[in-house]
Amino acid sequence: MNTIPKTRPTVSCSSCPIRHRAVCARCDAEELNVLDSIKTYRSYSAGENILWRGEPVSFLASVVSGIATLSKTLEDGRTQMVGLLLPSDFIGRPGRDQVAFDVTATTDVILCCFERDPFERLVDETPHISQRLMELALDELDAARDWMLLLGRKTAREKIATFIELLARRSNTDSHGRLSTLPLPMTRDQIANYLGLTLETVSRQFNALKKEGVIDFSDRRTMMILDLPALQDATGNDSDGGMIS
Amino acid sequence: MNTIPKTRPTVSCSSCPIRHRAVCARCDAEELNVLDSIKTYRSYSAGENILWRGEPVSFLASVVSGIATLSKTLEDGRTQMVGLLLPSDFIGRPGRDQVAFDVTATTDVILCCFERDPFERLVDETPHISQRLMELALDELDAARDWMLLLGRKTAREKIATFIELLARRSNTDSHGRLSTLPLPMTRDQIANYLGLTLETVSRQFNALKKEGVIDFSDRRTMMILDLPALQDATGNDSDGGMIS
DNA sequence: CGCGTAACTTGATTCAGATCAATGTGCAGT
DNA sequence: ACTGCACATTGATCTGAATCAAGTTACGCG
Repeated sequence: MNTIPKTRPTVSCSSCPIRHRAVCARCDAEELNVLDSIKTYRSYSAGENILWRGEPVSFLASVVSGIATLSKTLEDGRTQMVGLLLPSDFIGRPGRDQVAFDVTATTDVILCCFERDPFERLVDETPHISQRLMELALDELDAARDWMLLLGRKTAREKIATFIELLARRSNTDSHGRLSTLPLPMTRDQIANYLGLTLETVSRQFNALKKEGVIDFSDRRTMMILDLPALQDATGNDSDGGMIS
Repeated sequence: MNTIPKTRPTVSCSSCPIRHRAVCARCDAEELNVLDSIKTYRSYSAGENILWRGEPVSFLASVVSGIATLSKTLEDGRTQMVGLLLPSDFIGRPGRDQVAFDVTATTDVILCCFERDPFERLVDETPHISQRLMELALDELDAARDWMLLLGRKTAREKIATFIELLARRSNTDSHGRLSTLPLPMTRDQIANYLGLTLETVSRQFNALKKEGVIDFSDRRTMMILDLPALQDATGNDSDGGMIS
């Protein structure tokens, strides 16, 4: 559990899978050289903790692969996830050396870590990097606000449907032949913590949607969407993202 | 309701009440001159809508005085507030001319509005302004995440206690002699939308705390905190923000 | 000054989801 | 192949907050 994360050989920025979406999206060759010189890869295995709330951290990082979660916990153990980190998402912020939540690897995760001091210097000197950082932060803020609507006002069924639809949109991003297979990256318990539910309710709602023929499971961690319109209907979201007729 | 907001004479930046906290916090005299030349004050009265979701907006703005809310609504009318704007908070973001939520004046509000194009030019040329914008965005993100924990996991009582404590911290910021009076800036219904509750539950929880002697009302919109420790206890938050013993 | 309406309180009842409690399933390790 | 454990399902019951339904308060306005 509390093993020291493995450092592993880095891949050159120029052939990095998240090259075009991460904080470095608009860097030129020279800037990539600087990044190459201050970065380290670290890998964490599923379930491992990446950062503890309040602990000082000496690096900032991009997620290269895998999924991590941000979560907050009340004294008595109730926990709520407050963010999901997917490849290209960023951890940490300039000028603050602590995080206000726990960061945990949900699947195996590889991070591209930058030492704080040289990275902050680079940010200060490079407007488009700080712009990109700003865009990433504002996207997270939008996501957080959508999540607040879900947590505060949606029913269990709507929460589950929204979650499945979100996964579908984010995984096989491209060329989806509708019925494609969708791996669930988390346990029922983690999904419950994400949605502000209990694991039993998550299980029941999954099975209700299955009985209705909206989704099906080939395995407890792998589902198929059989009826996408019905699923979207169940999310409680606007029928179609604001088309003007 | 849908009156055109009144334009009103601006105050010079150098004597502005939010001068030291808003986006312009670190501007020098010359930069303030630029801002003075592109800004307009607009005022909105309590209850009035400032921006509609999806509507294109030609300005960005700082709240000078008053309180505004950001809210999202499901088709069937369930609504959830996703942010509270207090003096010095910022509305809008560079590079995006729509907002993803409704913005409403809760009390009378005065905004300091900047035309989009010249403002964005100024941001591009002035690193410390974009830094400040980033800080403001990240503070909002922190607040949004605290709110997610509240919405997803706290009980009605904890929500109400947290809300009162938040108000207390943000109003008489300075020199509070504990028993000071605390004006509620919103109706029960608006508080309910903020906390993911119904207005009846808000009313009941207020009265429960009153019966217990934790708070008292001199008027339905003005309360006193009689027992701050008990109130903090009821929030469900860490006893004391992470003191290391 | 009373009238009307919006804001609020209070009570009775319902219900979605939590909680408590078995039971089932499937993979990791020996 | 068997054991153990973490994960998941399913059922019974409970409960906190929503909903439904009257009242009450109080402020703006003719």
